[in-house]
Amino acid sequence: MSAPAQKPKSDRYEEILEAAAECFQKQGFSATSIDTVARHLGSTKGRVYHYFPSKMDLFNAVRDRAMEIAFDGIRPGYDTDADPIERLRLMSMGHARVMMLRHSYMQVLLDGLQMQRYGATTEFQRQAMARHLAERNAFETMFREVLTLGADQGVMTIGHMSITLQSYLITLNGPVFWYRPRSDGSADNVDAIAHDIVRYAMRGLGIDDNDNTSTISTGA
Amino acid sequence: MSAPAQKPKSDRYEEILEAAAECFQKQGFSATSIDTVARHLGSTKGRVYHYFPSKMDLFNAVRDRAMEIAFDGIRPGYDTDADPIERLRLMSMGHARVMMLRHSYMQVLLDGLQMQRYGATTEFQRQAMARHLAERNAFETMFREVLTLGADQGVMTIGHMSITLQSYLITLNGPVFWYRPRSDGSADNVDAIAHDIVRYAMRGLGIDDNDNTSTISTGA
DNA sequence: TTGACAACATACTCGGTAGTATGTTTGCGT
DNA sequence: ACGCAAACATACTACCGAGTATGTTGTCAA
Repeated sequence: MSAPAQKPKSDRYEEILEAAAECFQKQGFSATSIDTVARHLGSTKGRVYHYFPSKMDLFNAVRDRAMEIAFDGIRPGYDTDADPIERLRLMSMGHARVMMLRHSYMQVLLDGLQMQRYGATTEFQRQAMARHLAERNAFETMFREVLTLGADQGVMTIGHMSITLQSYLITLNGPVFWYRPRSDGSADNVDAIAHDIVRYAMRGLGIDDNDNTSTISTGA
Repeated sequence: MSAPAQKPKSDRYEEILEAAAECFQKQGFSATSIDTVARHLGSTKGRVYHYFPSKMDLFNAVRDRAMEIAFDGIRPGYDTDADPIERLRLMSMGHARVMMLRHSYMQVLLDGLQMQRYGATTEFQRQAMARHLAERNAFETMFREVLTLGADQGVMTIGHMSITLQSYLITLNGPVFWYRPRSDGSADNVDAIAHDIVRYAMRGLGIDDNDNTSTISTGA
């Protein structure tokens, strides 16, 4: 009999992951206790520890999931058969959208990068960190490729690649720091904001569309 | 008799502030213990608690100092009697430089903004947070003013002011996330990096100098 | 029916940490 | 010389939080 193997590990697993993402996002790693996550689930520690052997493993799982989400956001654009500018635009829009729509996961992702700070204690943890840095690098490389293509074709102005790439990415990541999800999950505004951000970011590369309008609705 | 009132509160105070900034930067607020700061000073908790009544007060002091440093970085440019573009360039260069040269304080500053997350527990703490947000707002307003001037004069292209401002500032703040201070405190490279960042950021506003060179020395 | 296991909840241990209470030294005014 | 207070260090308390050990309930197969 074929088990319902569609769910990655069962819905419970997903529930905990989601709750953990929100807690880590709101309070950071250190300030978040397993009890906090459990309370957020309306349960107790037992349930969390039944699925995750340690707090660090839980965090790593959230981080890994966040990385998947980030990749999923840019891959359609990356795989598009188009010129570098259009590919970059699609990738950037996808990323900016994800930054807002999956806000919790994305903030945890950025926190996780800074978490070299917490010092990789165990050997296993060092491996997890190394793997994560490799993924982060792969993510950046996808953008770097398209930027290099654009520079070679003379359609993008890039000074120092490393600095420009970092500046470009941090601009797309910007919403993580100031965007707060709407109570009504309206995606329209998200698209408008993403559009503005991508336009600004791409102008930094010397790419300028003539669409100077902004469709952001300033609520009340 | 006039006491040596030059030192803000005595050198000891400054030492602790500096050590705390480095610890908070490396490990974040929650993961940093008072004992950690004390060990970093080669002393014990007693010394820290002699100058700061609580961990939160210590953090607030670091945060306030960081805010001062940030203001000092942009004020010369802001006060310059020049056109908006030149003022913005000076402000931006000053800010980008500070982001690298005072790396610890600046990272704590950004962490502190996200610290609404930790929930303002006491009434006093809520006031400190409110005051800090007001200062942050004043800081942003200095940039907003110059951007508005530039837009009015038609020398800057700004879509949605709020989004553009946030994108512009986060670009300048970028180094906080990837810059690591050199062992030799060489400032030359810092200037070159800042120059590249500011060029990218200002291009996003439609301001383009024709200086397409990058003088960053890629070590080894 | 029963045994066995998954899916938790409950009750603990134990190390770390904020904050406090209490020494101890040093310098300085008188 | 003496008192005294600043500037710490030391010792302690109280609590919280990660991890563990054990109990409880439902389900399902034989």
